[in-house]
Amino acid sequence: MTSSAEENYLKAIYKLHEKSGNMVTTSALAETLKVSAASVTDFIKKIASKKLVSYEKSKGVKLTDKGRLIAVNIIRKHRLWEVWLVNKLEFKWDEVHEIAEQLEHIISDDLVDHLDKHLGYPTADPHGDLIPDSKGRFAKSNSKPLLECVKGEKVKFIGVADHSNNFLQYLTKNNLSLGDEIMVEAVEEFDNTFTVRVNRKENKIFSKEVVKNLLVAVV
Amino acid sequence: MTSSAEENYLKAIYKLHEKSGNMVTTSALAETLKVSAASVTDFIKKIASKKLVSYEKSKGVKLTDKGRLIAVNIIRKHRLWEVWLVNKLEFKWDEVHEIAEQLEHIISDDLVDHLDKHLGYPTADPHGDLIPDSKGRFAKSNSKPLLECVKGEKVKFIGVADHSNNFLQYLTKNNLSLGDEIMVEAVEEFDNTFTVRVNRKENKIFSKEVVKNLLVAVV
DNA sequence: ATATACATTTAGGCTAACCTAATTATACTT
DNA sequence: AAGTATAATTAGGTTAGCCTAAATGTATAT
Repeated sequence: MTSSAEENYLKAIYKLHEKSGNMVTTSALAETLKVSAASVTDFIKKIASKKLVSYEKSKGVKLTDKGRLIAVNIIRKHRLWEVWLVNKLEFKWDEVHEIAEQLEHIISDDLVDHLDKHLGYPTADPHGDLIPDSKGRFAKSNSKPLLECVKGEKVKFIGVADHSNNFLQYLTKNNLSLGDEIMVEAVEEFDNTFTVRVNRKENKIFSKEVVKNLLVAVV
Repeated sequence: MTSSAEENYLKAIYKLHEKSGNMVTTSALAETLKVSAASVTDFIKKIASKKLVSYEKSKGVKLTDKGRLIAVNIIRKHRLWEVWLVNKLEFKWDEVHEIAEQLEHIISDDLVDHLDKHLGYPTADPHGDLIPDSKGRFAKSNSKPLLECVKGEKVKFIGVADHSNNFLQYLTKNNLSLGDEIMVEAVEEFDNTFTVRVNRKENKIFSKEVVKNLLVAVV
């Protein structure tokens, strides 16, 4: 009933809405899905008639509850597969996205259940993104960008806002991993360069661009 | 370049050829792929023009080396995934086929390599079918149907010829698993009913229909 | 309020993989 | 060798998901 194309549209709408909080525009969808705006208009009409989105012509789309459930389920599967790829198959965190994009479309509720159990019911993927439960519910998260922390704050690195391979590889190269403890030693007022102490050992210096994308939780 | 449809056609041609030894007919393909004969003729022309099969009009098709390599690679992936489903995810051997039919089309050589390693480089799937290596080579097998064994022969149960859920469930119900040692106690001449001793413990009685589909190796 | 820019939709087409119905080829029987 | 049954192919059509080009809507600046 639900094709891969449909799942990808719903997932894209979900993520774009999450980012902006607004209705999702045709052009934004065309951009993220790498198809023409005309194709998006076409497709939107189809999924609107299936009550997966509500559509206001020339204004944009919003997911219905039905559409959101499908989208979140795809996200759940994507993140579980990423956990598997990293924890069981020993892939690096910057190598798993494309493979998970394929695996997320495998259809079998049984498989998802067995996989979830095999992985020990993980609550976050290798990038710190929360994994919704099978009913589509997310745990509450109290993360914030390291940029918002002040001198003297002690926090834990629990996720990334930028998922690009470039950023992930930068962090790997600089030996920063999820779970590390970060203590803010100094913040340069002029350009927001942060000096932090990692795991009570070495000091490291990160630019504003970096600390903006490091998500942390107060310990 | 290679679509799922193409992979399924090549795999079907491979398996039908394996079974009959002859050119594969349009009708046999239509039957196994559950599409019309006209669709098969269409598709065959397409893959023939890509040199994946050699096609003699109205006679049938044969895989080229190029086509065979793709087919065997799909079979390799299918069987590796089945091993994973049974050994790591605790599925039963009669529950994995449909899921593996989807997983076999995931495209990533890296994934196959990692999976193979994760599974400890298995040489056979949960039904005893051999897993070809990444170059498409199969190990030599010296299995034969239990039906061909004579009284007094001691063999090991290493595979099934019939992969139907019915047969697999029959074996499960009768507590016969791959690796079991089978000693032929008696063969009823009239109807080929076999009386065998399993693992030097209980005696079991199997009909001709069953022993025909039990593949064994001399120990 | 109108011009300009940009976003969106409509119209018309394409390709992959299927279909049915009609036609042609092959094989089997007598 | 001809007739009949079966298999295979051809012709023409459908659907999903995409495209480009043209037309229409919306927003912004003057």
